[in-house]
Amino acid sequence: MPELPDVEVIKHYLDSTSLHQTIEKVTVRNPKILGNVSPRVLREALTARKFQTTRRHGKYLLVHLDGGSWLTLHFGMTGRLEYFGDICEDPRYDRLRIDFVNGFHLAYVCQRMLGEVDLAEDAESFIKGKNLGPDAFGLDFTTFRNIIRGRRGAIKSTLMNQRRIAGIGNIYADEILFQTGLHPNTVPDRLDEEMLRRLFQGMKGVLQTAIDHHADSRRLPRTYVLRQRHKGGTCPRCKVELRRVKISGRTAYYCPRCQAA
DNA sequence: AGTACCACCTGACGGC
DNA sequence: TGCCGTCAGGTGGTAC
Repeated sequence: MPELPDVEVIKHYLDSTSLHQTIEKVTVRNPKILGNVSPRVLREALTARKFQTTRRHGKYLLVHLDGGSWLTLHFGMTGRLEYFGDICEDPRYDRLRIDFVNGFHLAYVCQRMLGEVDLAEDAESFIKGKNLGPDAFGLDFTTFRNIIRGRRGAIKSTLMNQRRIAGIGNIYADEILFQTGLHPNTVPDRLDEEMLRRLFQGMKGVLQTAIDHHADSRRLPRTYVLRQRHKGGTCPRCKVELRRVKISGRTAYYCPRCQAA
């Protein structure tokens, strides 16, 4: 699930629940979700510390500890955070649990185990080490144009390529292309300035709207194709049945009438 | 440079 | 009911 808007929502969630509280204990319930850090090192880095601030880059959430280092969270396809008071509420698929001195708990929940938790010395070098491009939400038009221009593959692949632009995944790439009226297989090379600008504004608009609605697909505007992402789904604009096609191994949904090839 | 395929995991769903 | 293939919004590696 978690693409940029989802991670932004998770960031707000962590900010409003877990900042400035002393960590009492850390339980790694499944060490496979850890990147390069061992359970012991992670425990030592977090225990008796506090989360000071957070930042997001693409689909990564970075949590700054008062000790100086950063806890890095990636949510894979099924990851999320859950904050709760009663230990009996510890959710299923809890892979890592942080107990605060105040008696509350923060769980990193990840059913499919495709996420990753790690420790980094520095946020910038972490982002560089992951080869992430600029964050889709902080991007200016000139940078965007330089990234898109000259690409010879499908536009959707470029939008989803985290090395080029960080934060957009399969779902929101489809939505951005729908809102812009572009076919997912469009070759970026051929886009003129006008279309590039529309695509840029479409990207910003979709991300902002999704964040405003807590990245909850049920709350998104009816003009959004995202809610129709299922077999038999129809175009919210012209009502024609959506098409499905594989692009770089992922399923793309698009409207054959509204999204010109 | 771009794509196709596989792997990593767990679970839901439809067909037989 | 049970088995099996397919699919699912993540990334990374390989071969072409």
